[in-house]
Amino acid sequence: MTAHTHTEPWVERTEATLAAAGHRRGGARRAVIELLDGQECALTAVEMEEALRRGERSVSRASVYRVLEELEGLGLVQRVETGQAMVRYERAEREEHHHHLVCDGCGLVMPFSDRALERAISSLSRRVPLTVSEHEIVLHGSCQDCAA
Amino acid sequence: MTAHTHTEPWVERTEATLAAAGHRRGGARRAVIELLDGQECALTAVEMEEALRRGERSVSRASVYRVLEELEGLGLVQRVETGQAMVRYERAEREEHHHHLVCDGCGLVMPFSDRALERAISSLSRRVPLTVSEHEIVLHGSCQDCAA
DNA sequence: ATTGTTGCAAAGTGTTTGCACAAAC
DNA sequence: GTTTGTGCAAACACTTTGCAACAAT
Repeated sequence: MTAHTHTEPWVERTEATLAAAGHRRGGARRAVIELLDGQECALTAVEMEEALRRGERSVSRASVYRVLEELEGLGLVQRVETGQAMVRYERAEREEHHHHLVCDGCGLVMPFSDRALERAISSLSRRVPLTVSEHEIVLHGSCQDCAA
Repeated sequence: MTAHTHTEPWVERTEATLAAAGHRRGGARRAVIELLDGQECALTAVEMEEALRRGERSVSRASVYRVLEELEGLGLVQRVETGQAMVRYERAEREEHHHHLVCDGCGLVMPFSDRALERAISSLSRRVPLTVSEHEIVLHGSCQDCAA
């Protein structure tokens, strides 16, 4: 049921981390976790609620937000700011780190990754007056369809 | 009255662009423009309203938002997403391009710039399925005081 | 039985909008 | 005098929270 192809058991890491943090296993959280696991890129809370309602297990929006907040706090989910109205969320992977392209015309969000960019970031991170824990990069522009 | 040291007449470019777009000259917009011109880094709309109220010319929050929206649409102001509650805005410069460090502990926002990073970005921008017009980079972590 | 989890509805909060009046041209 | 700009208050939209019911341990 997991649509992505990478081999890391993110769901298992997530379940284990939650258990270690003393959480029980609820259906709503489980549904959100499985949905996130099947996504290739970031979703908004509203998109998740809709996808879940269309799917097997409806989850209230409040629960979606609560689960996301919890998972973000545990470092299992990553917040993505695309400059659009709503915040997006996606699995936090250790390998397979990616960033985002945003089409300002139609709102399309796509992942990308680039090793040279990561090297520049990590070199830079050492020279900056901040202990860097994360970084986020968003490229804005027009996708091929919008071609503005 | 402009606190920053660069030599580009951003205020003049802004006034000219607004005039060319058929705008009249209002006091509220003028005050916001001058405030932005004096800032080294991005502010939120609320911070701007407060600064203006303490200053010579109070401006309603609605006008702050309206002016920012207008200026952003004309490419004179740039939106900065720091992952904090509120969006920030700052002058859009052509040279002196910078990005942001955000302390997740205390909320401090600092500018930084790095030529190697910019090179990586522009090289990357050519190889991506998007006509890139802008990019935004935010490094998160702990500042020296928060030292988490 | 205890305690974490969930849904619903209500409350919050940053942002936008409607409208009347003031200001610029 | 006409049209744009502005302030105020109300409306909005996304997110969070209180609370009672529910489910996992």
